[in-house]
Amino acid sequence: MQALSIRLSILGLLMEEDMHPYEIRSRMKDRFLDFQGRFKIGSLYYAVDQLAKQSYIEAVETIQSDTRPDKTVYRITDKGRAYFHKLLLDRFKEEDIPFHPMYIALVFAGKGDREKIAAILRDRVREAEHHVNYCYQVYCEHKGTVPRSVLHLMAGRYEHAKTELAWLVRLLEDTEAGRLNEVAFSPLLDED
Amino acid sequence: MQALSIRLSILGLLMEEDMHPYEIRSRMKDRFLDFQGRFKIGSLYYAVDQLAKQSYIEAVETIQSDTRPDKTVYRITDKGRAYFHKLLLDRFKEEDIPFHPMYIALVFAGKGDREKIAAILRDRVREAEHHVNYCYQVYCEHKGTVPRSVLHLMAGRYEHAKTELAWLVRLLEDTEAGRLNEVAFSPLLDED
DNA sequence: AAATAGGTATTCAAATTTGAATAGGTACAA
DNA sequence: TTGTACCTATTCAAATTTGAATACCTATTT
Repeated sequence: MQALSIRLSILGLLMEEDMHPYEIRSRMKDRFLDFQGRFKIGSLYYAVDQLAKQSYIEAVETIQSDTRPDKTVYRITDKGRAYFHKLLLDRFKEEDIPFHPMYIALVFAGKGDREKIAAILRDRVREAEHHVNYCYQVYCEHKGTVPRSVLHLMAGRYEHAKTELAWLVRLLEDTEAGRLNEVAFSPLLDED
Repeated sequence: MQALSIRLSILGLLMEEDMHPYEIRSRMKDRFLDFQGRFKIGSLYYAVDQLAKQSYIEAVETIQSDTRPDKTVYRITDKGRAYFHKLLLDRFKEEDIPFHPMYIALVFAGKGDREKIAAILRDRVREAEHHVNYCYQVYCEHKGTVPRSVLHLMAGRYEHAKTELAWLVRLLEDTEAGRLNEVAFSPLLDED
């Protein structure tokens, strides 16, 4: 359930202050809880409704306005606080199974047009380079101002971005050399 | 849409041979299209129905048996073959946005119990070590027998597993040392 | 011989996610 | 001042995913 991550985010933010869903959303952006718009706003409203139905949070106030939609402010309950602690440990337990969207494509790469694939990969390498720089910059900008746990998050993103870039570069080389369909082995990893 | 990856897998396999959904599923397992059961079988049947409705594939035969459920065998159409090529390039274009389930937890780590988190992380480090070994083994077992594009896939999994392990080890060290909530900076990356 | 686990094959209700629609506000440039 | 782009705030139908149910077969263990 991706839902559990949204739930944890909502409860974590409501532990700090009562809020309405739209504000939760904007706090999520500030607090590195919503990388690249991973959560759609609709899912957030859905998750808030579910949490309220199950009494992990409760509506405390409805702010009315003639010019804007009503806002419903929520507060976390004691039951919600206990649930937060359970979800927090659950997230630490959950295995990360990274699954690159390209892995599926690679299985069928032999059926595709070698030149078109190479052209796309050149763009991807360029993007990956930018992404590495971006992650490093985020890390640098925040060191000394965020808790170390959050810095680990940023360092992790940077390291993974570097790994991704190195992988893409090797893949592009082989694609350009027309080696993607060869079965005969020649070293690909340093370890060989 | 995660759906596009299932669709590409189904079409790719049907390009090679006519099949019924259950067999597509088992071929997916052999062909590295279904890492750690990422796709649930229900999603596969749904995707097959959709592809059929949109004439990318068509039912060619229903095999009846008194002892087992009927099997519907599907075949890819010309429209489906064109769609396959589009999806293939789309997969190469799609950005990989790895999002570790733990990233959310790290943001709220300060609210959790340091000892419980450390205990979980020790398990995660052990699992990650096994995962690195496993990925390396899969790579070694297949080099020389699978197309190089598939070997890249395996090499990528191995490299990311190593990155993950190194990250977890550093995170565990800081957790055990009680440094997770410190804001003052001390080097975390080699680059510093 | 009976129990247990696992493979074959599909279906369906319920939970969740997405994508677009709604509707006014504000800020800036042309 | 008119366009345009983005911010505030929520809702909802439609698409997708999940999880469990069904039902029978085969192989292995007790």
